Amino acid sequence: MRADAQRNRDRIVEVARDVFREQGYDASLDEVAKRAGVGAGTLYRHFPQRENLLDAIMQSWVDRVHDAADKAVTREGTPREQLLAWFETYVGLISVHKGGPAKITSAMGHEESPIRTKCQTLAAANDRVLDHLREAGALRPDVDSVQMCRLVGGVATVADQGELDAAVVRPLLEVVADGVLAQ
Amino acid sequence: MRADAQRNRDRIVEVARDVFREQGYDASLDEVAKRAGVGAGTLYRHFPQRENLLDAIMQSWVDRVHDAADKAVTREGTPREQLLAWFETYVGLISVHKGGPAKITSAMGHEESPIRTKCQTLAAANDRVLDHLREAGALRPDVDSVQMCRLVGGVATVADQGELDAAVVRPLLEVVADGVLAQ
DNA sequence: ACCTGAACACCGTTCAAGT
DNA sequence: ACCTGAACACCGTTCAAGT
Repeated sequence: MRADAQRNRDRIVEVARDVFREQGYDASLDEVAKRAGVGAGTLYRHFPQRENLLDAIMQSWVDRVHDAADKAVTREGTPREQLLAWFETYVGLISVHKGGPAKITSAMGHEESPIRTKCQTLAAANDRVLDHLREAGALRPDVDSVQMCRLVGGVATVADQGELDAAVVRPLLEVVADGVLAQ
Repeated sequence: MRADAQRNRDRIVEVARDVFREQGYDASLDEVAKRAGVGAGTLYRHFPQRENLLDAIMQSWVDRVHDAADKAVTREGTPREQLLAWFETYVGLISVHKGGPAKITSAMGHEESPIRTKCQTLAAANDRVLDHLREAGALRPDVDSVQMCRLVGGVATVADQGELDAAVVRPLLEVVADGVLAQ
């Protein structure tokens, strides 16, 4: 890739991150192009679909996802407390901008999605936490990470779109946690 | 209301129901106006916001919601089976058109929403089922109907946007059910 | 090889003119 | 009192012309 093209690409991603955080995932791409100082065509050349841009934005925090799963696993407390702490972390991870939870969660398990690798990273992180709890015998044997992502992602989506605050979201996550813990 | 105005309103609602079912909640309102044979201004006069139109569309099935809750309560089977059957009914009720689950669920508990009365109807139906199970001692004491609507609505939203089929949705509803049943 | 930005399409929303 | 539909704004997307 030519140097100027690379520089343009980087600026678009950087700016898009800010714009999406300010205005949500449905923000105008024209605005992104303008702020990045490039023509609309340049944005479309690099990112033919909006989801390609989302994928690029998510690139930077992929490492944090692994770290977060590590922390959740080494945390003090009962399995229930560990699981709940992880759920809240997960909700935070996918709720960086408005509209994010819905887009990410609905792409879960879809092989054709431009953000599939990011979804796989999220599922892998969930798997890591679930495996840890499974070893401790605290978990139902029949739950998998994609289900987990859909359940917690569903709660995150509702929280995002209904603008619920953490105190209201917490009991919803508790229900999900109790549903997947060994009874 | 003048007779021709009433007739126009009725036609708009009738047409919108079809268009939303075909194309989802984000369908063009211009299309609705055209099919209804009215000018765009007429549509906006009757329904200043898109949600006002959704409210009008939902009017017709409010009775069905009560009936569905009645049926769920008198159904044969264990509390878990009753609850699951109700969840599936509920998901079906709010998933009449694409984009519906998200809109309805995120309006839950919002006093200012144009569809608040419909949300209250849904919450009341949920309450009916929950009360029945509570009497049987099958339910955790601390769950309420709005939480229920948000949890099951979250699953319905993910299913709607991720185009999941019933076989994939079922285990998600089971987790929610197990989370709210007495353990 | 890449970029620009005008051009087109589509849709939401308003409002002056009409009945 | 209500309706029409042209007009405007905004945004996504493409592509001919330029470097």
